[in-house]
Amino acid sequence: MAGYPPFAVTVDLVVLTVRDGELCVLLVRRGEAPYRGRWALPGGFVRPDEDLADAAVRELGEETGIAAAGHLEQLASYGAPRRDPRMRVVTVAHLALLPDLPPPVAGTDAAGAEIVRIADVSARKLAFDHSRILADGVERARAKLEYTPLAIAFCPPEFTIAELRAVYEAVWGLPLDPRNFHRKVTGTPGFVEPVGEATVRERGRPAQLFRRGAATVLRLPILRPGDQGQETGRQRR
Amino acid sequence: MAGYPPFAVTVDLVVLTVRDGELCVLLVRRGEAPYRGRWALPGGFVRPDEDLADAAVRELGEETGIAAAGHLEQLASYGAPRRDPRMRVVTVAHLALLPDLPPPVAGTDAAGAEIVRIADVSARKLAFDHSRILADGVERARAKLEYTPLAIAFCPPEFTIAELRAVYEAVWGLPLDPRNFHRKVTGTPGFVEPVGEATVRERGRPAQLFRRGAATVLRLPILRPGDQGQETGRQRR
DNA sequence: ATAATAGTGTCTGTGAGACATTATACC
DNA sequence: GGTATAATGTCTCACAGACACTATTAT
Repeated sequence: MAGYPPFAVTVDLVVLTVRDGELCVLLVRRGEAPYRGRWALPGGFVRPDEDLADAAVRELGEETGIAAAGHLEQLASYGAPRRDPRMRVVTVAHLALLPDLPPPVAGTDAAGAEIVRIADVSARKLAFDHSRILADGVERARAKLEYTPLAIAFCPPEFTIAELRAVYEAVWGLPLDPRNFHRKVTGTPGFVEPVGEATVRERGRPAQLFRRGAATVLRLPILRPGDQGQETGRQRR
Repeated sequence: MAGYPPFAVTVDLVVLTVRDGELCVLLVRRGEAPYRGRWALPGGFVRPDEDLADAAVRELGEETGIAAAGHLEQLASYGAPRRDPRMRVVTVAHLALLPDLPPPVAGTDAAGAEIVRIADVSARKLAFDHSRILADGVERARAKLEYTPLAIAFCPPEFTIAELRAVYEAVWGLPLDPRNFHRKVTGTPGFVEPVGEATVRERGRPAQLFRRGAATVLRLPILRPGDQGQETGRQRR
């Protein structure tokens, strides 16, 4: 056997949220070399006695002051030989979906933290291979909205159907029919549970409040209208 | 910053195939400590100048003599602090789907290699956390058959619809209606492409041969009949 | 002809997309 | 009443499931 080559292992976080109808990601400005001053995904080294998911939660808190609510899952690992100029680093990327956040606080290793619209990220060159990781995270989120109730992770504990629809529209960047959406969501068992209360709003009829249901997957997915696949010739009157 | 704790990084492989109508996995018998003599997933240490996917391909060849055809994708990473008694090891698990294989050859580090039916694996206690990794790989494969044409990875380059259906039935462990399946597969653009030739068989009408199409995802998934989700009350005449 | 496997056709209920109307609040 | 937002209803087509028949080979 070839022995045990030395590696460092990090976790990086794709933290997504919806703000003002736009899908956004949390970025930090690097305070140290390499890529000092560049924007990057939050993350850091895994500690010797720490599991990967625990490291992700810890780094999220340390670098941004966010207590992990919402959803956190492993995304993928990235370990190209020279992705970090210092040494051989394998990073285990995680995907976090959170309700709209208070402005993040720059942590120990970060010179700053900011929530940036996905559409605006391409203007910034992210450090390392973080552009690729971010793209993978966004695609994962978009895909998972189709067949899981994960969009609820972007919402506060109690939410309206219109708010949930706004999440889909923001993540997919597409308008959805409010009536069909309402029928689909309320008609899918386990997707949402009615709270019984209604919102108090400025204008218009108050909306019913819901909380998340017990389902973890959606039989009969919600399909993105203009999906990348071959068009099936469905009617478009 | 806390410095760079030393880790070892390995790749492990969940190699699935369909043999005699049963979903099977490739296991190796460990020839070295720890867990010497126990069955495990094939895998090994990532080399200093090697990307993760490259390591997976290399280990597959080294430990089993299999040249990677078919499909290979990253599954997930596992890094609990004491999952390997020797040292801190993070493993990046990969999922490989292959057509039925010639009997594997035990490689350098393995005392033996064997293709085992998934249903029979629970009788063997696998080394490390490999039972969990295997379960995750099987579930990934089962789920992906629904919304990708990945079942074709289990087939030789040219195959019949009945053979493809046998793959679904083996992986899901469920019978499928041959007529509805044929209609679905041939009616989904990009799923399969007709070769034009027909099989030469012992008995019965010869079957048309197909090869894989260009599609990578299936709009309108093939749903597992008795899925885990909430029943929708669909008619069952 | 018989057996065996391959492939096509029909019926029906459910679900999704397109679209209009009613309901409930505030001004 | 006017305005704004929430929620429900209707129609139609497509697709999936249940099911029966025809087609093509070998014996």
